[in-house]
Amino acid sequence: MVKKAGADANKPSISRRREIIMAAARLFLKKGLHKTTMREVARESGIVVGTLYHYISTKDDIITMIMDEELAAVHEFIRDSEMMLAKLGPVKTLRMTIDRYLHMIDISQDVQVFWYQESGNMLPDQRRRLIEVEDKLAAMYGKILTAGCKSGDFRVKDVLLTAHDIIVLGDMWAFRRWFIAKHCTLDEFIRHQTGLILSGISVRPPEVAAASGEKTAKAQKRGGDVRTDK
Amino acid sequence: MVKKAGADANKPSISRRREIIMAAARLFLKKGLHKTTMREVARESGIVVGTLYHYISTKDDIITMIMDEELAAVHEFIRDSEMMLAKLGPVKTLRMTIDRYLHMIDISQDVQVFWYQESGNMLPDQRRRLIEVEDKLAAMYGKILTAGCKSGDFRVKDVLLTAHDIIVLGDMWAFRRWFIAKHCTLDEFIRHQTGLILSGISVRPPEVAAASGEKTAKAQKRGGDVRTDK
Amino acid sequence: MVKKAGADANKPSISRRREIIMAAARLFLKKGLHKTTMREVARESGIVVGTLYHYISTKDDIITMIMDEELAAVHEFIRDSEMMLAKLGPVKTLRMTIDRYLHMIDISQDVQVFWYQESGNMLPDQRRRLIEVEDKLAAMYGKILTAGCKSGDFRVKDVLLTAHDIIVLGDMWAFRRWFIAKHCTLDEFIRHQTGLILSGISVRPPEVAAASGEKTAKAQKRGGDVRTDK
Amino acid sequence: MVKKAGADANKPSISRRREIIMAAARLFLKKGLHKTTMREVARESGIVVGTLYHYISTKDDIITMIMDEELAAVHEFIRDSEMMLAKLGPVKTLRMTIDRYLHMIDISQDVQVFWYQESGNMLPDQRRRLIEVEDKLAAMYGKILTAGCKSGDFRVKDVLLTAHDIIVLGDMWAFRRWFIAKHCTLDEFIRHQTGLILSGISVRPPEVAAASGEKTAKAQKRGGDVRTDK
DNA sequence: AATGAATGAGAGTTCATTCAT
DNA sequence: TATGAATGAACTCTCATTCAT
Repeated sequence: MVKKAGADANKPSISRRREIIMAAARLFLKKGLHKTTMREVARESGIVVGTLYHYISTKDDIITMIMDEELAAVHEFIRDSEMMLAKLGPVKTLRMTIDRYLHMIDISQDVQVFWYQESGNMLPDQRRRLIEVEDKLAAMYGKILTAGCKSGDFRVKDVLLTAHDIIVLGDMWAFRRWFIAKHCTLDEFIRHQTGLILSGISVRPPEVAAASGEKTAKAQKRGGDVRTDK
Repeated sequence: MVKKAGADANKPSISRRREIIMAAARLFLKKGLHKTTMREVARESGIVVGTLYHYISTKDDIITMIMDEELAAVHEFIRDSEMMLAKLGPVKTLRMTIDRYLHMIDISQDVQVFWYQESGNMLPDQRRRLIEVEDKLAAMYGKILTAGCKSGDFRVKDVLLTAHDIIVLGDMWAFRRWFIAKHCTLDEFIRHQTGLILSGISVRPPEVAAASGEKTAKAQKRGGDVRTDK
Repeated sequence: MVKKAGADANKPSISRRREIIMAAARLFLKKGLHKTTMREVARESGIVVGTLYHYISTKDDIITMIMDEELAAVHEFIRDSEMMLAKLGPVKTLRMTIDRYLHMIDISQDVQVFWYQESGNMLPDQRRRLIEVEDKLAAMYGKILTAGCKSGDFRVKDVLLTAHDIIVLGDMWAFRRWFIAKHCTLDEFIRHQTGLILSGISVRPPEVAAASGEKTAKAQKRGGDVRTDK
Repeated sequence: MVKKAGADANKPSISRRREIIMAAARLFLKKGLHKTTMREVARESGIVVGTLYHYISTKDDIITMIMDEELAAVHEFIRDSEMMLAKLGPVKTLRMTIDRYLHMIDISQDVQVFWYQESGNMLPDQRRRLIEVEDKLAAMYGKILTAGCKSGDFRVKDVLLTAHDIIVLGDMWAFRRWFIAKHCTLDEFIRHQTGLILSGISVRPPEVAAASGEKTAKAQKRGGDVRTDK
């Protein structure tokens, strides 16, 4: 009777639930929250509406469940970065955190956009949770920045605001993908944004270029070499 | 309820239309697109639903009309900045454009958020126009940056991406206002973001500015060195 | 535009509303509350479901409205009886009140049964109102009985309980009509119940027969003359 | 949950059935017929819905089964009373039957109310059976009354209607318990109602009894006169 | 006998839009 | 132009019942 293994036998098969969440997320992202009907969610899940309600209890419930998954991932992300900070120091940690953050966003692009777009249609509770996690994320970036200031690597006047800047410059990858996706690769994007951020906070900027894979700093010294989008 | 007798009494339908658009915009922003009913729009406009449809033809139509107003404003904004660029040069123009952009956003905060949140619920056509104007805005910032590169003031590798960065770092004032509004004033925000951007693109980096809000542009003319973008 | 005359123009045409209430009442009584669908109510009202909701706001709302009508009638009934008591004295008033009560029930038989049967499915508020009016009704009968005791006409130990007895012996006409309707006429029923009640409370019983239209008290003196139902 | 091992272990399905009926009855009474779901019935029975349907075939089926139990009890009650009539005569039998009836109702108050309230939601067949048993009950009371008339103890014009009066005055204990329960005890209620009934049918009226709860039947043997029924 | 996932018709309610007056 | 009643498709969610295991 045990479907997988472990302690998840009380609520009807977890895996089915996951399928529904994924299907719903897919539709929500493609069509928007309220233009997606529960019948569509059911069909996309390969079941009928009656069955659907065996696994979830409300449309809003689905959102909460999608959120649960996401927030768990973000929390883990935060935890990892804080551990990293203790081991590698602020400069390296900031670089790596930005890199990891962008890859995380890249993986769940749609979900990110979903939060941005549908937060207005969510229950107060859900909205609060969303803001909460953003606050924590910013706080984590803030810790890195503060550590960097103490170590003399960074000079940041407004730590929290800068933290939000970093987040937003990352989220762009998701919510401006209509432009960015056509414009550059993820790695190029990461390098560019990291450069912008570090140039804004670094006390000694040289290692910026060196660390970010820049081939020849020289070639770029000429102002003419401006990349124009195709 | 008062009909605003006067000015454009010859074309009352035009002013009526505006009233409706304004009322609708107010509601859309407060309650979201699909949670606002046409009856509510009518009531907020001081008319009944039947009359409402004499002035507009569809709910989507209203959105288009709201958009028309907005886009016109942005287009004017773009035109102004381009004229400014010709007169004042890239550095001054960039600073002023960022400042004006932020004030514009501050005035129409809700509208900005509205576009971000409801773009997913709009007609393809509407979405396309939205993207179009963003592209133009970015192109305008791109012109300033390119001009700055030519003049030797800026060093930017990816002009367009940087342009989008500037826009997004401005839009933050609207879509992260749950954090920023509690955190700093508009002027502080402008100074901070301008500093971040300039430190990322300036050939002679206003190091101090990025970190301290740059009191005097003069003092920064000396910042030791080398800013490598990215 | 005024449909009837008077002060009822704010809410959509009152008369239409009444039609819906009546149609709904008819169906509720025939099929039960929850077996009657709103679509049926609409059809019975000669409109479609969308239109139905112009006039009412909830299924429960209909019940409340049916109740409003009924309770208003009962309250008026109570008021009238109390005025009567002041003018005609307890004995005559009791007789006439019972008579009037039974005629009232006869007119709204179905509604009476409806209250008995569906009170369990009502909102707490509605149930409370129902009990409230029953309490008032009982209090009114209680006043008559008390007055009769003071005047020496009645001898009643438990006034309130007797009041409820009177009410229930009247309501029977509605909720046992599957038997009574086949068994006797309303007038016969009234005479019988009035007799039962008066015999239980009267100090001097003689006028009972005299007043209730009994042809010959004599004829009944023989125990053999028992009416057996067909 | 415990299967009650023992007694009828050979026909466990019978006992299971009973458990289900009892559980269903409990829920139907507490929440109403249509607000009780089969899932709830299953849970209350300690089984799952699939298993439930091994023992019963329909929701309506359960009602029928509850009814079977009830009606059997009433039939036994009727039989007992008829035997009593043969032995003790009409006056004593009537008193005792009323007393026993009230105690029976007191025990199964909820069930009584259930029949009153949900009869409208039952299948025609079920409703017919309900009426049938009421008819039999009335017939039984009728026999007592008729016997009393023959013996010269009672004088009743309309036997059947009076029988129904007696039943209804008893049922009150259940369906008006929102008032009566707060008002008096069961014994007080029985005494009061018995008094009312007897005063309405006795040839030598227990006048005192009706008003005072009749301490001694003896003292009343003299009450002056003439009770005319009706 | 036991399970509980699956079913799908149908419930109440909403709302953009139309149209007769 | 102004009105607001009328429309009906579509929505979310429920539940008695079935059926494969």
